[in-house]
Amino acid sequence: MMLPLSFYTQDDVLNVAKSLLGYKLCSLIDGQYTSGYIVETEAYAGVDDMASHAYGSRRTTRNEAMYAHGGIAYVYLCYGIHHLFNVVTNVENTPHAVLVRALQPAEGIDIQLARRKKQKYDHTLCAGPGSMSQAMGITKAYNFENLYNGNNIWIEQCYDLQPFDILCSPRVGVGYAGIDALLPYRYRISGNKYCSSAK
DNA sequence: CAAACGATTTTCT
DNA sequence: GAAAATCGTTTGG
Repeated sequence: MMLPLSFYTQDDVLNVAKSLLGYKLCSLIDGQYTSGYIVETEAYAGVDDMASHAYGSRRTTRNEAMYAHGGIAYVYLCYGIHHLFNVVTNVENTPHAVLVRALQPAEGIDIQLARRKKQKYDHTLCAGPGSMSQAMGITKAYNFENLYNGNNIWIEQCYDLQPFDILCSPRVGVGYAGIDALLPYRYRISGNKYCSSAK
């Protein structure tokens, strides 16, 4: 079933990031249904996290969605090329978010291949936040998208995957974040080959 | 208004 | 392993 608002508004963003592993991210975009199991996430813990866009209460047009209440999407363009999909958590004006970094493709794989302009299905189809968004059809047009009562993007609680261990490690690409770059806020399903490559 | 940069990916050597 | 691709956002003059 689709995750309810109460899941997203819970207080601990680290717990949300861990809980999302194994759940199914679904999109119905341009009339095309695709989905995949979430196998890798990163938590961004608001105003005290130097790696977060909201560090020091920084509030701009780009990161405005982080300040909304939990349960909506924060999508922004990175390196001019990649659309990165985040799940906003916690309550209004507490800018916590979870970056979805990789999926194990589930349904609509032919559609995902076409969006990625790939010929063959392999473990890289949804490995990495940019690739994952592209395969699911997610762009920054879906910034502020409602996820708990949404028509285009939503997440379903499910137990389709075998029981798994969670691997914690430092986040990717946040070397500028000083001491906070060392925080183990990246979570992966142990041994899952669909995860993005580590740095 | 100009300049620098980034929560990345792909390709080339 | 190194570097290019590529552009909206942010910052500084």
